[in-house]
Amino acid sequence: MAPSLSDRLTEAILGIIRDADLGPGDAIPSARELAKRFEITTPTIREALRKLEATGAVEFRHGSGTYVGPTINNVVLANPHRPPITKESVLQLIGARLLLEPAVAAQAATASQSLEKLEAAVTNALTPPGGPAFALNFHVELAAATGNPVVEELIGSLLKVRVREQQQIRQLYDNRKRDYEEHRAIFEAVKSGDAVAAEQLTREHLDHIRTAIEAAAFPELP
Amino acid sequence: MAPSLSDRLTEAILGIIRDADLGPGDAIPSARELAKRFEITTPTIREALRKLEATGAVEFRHGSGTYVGPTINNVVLANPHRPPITKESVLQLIGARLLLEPAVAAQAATASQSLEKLEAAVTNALTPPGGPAFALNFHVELAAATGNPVVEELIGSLLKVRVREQQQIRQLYDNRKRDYEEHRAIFEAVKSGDAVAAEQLTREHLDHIRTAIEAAAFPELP
DNA sequence: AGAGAGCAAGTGATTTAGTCACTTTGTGAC
DNA sequence: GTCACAAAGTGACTAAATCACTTGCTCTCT
Repeated sequence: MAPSLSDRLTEAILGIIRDADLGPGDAIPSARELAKRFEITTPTIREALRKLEATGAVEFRHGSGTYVGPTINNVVLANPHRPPITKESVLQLIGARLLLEPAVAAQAATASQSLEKLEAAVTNALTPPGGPAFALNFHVELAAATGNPVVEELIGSLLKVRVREQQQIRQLYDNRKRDYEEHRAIFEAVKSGDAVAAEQLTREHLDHIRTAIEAAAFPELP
Repeated sequence: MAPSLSDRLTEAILGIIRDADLGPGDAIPSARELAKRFEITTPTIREALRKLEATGAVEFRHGSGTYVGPTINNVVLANPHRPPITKESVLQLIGARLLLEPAVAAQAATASQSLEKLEAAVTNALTPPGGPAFALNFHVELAAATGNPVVEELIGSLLKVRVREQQQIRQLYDNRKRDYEEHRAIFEAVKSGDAVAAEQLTREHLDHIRTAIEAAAFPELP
């Protein structure tokens, strides 16, 4: 009912970012500077900045400054304060993907998007360069191949949710070779523009993963 | 690289909420109380609470207290700090829905979920009770009928993004009668378990909306 | 000239102490 | 019984500091 409190500040800061046409990685004015500009004190401006930080709109770097975050242009995001994972929630997640991704694959097959990154993601998965979070995820790149950034965000958010327990799932379902082969098959179908095959292969692929998760016992449950 | 800063506080607060098994609407300890408990000062605890507020995990009510928010159990959410809407972004949004919702409708047709709310949403749309945000949205209820809460969240987030410009779109595409008829047709298909028809009808319905938006001139563009 | 150590300025992180504004609740007068 | 009002509890915000970290510069030594 109230107009707002320090929400106006977050809007104002976003306004500054957009007026200056700043993108992810660019620096924004310091907290002291902003406090002076809006004629408020630093704890107040920090509250507004924290709100923006929570959604990835800005990033703090201690001693250096505050910067525009990576997800400032997102329309949808993974809840950073999500509840702890359970077997049920993982199955719900894979269920959602099973509903969504076959259509994504079909769309990708008919879109005339560049497939370079997608192919890189296929081969990348076999030889993970030690990094825990591989920069190129096959399923995200598949979504990107639809040419619709919102779809890419959607899949990315869905995967980000379980980033913490990814290694756990990896242990349960470490059939990396089969993963690779299925990814490659999907890629080939997309490349040749065979939407029906891409859809079907994706459905089977996710179904395999779901079956593996269903069969596995979960380490920690309340 | 750093372990974290006041992120530990947000986690600790979430821990308190979960340990006490609090749900949306329940009150959490006051800022002063929390500050005392963690042996820190109130501005610091407020920063942590603001982060939680940004994602809807908690809610402030001036003079009353702090309460658990509605989206605390979400895995994905609409970006509250999203960029201003453009015609292109609306089309991307409808494109994502066009990819996703036909599969949702098909799934809903085969699921053995209660359809009461869905039917209510159909009839509700014809007679909006003056409220700008109708509690029962047909597309969200359709997603709910799949029985997968993550799918419901996904569609809900996608729709929430343009809540601000909903009335604008309404003006452009105010074919409420056709909307109602198409919704009812989808509902009937779902009810009779005809997945193929439900899928096709949903695709056509969204395609109509997209066509209408494409044809419309957008009021404000940079 | 180049490489390294060390200083200084700028910035985020947090404290301390207090004031103001709002909501709720209970009490007492009517 | 009902209404007005005071009190307690709470969020909202201020003010002025201090500590911790990063960065860039300069100065020195090689």
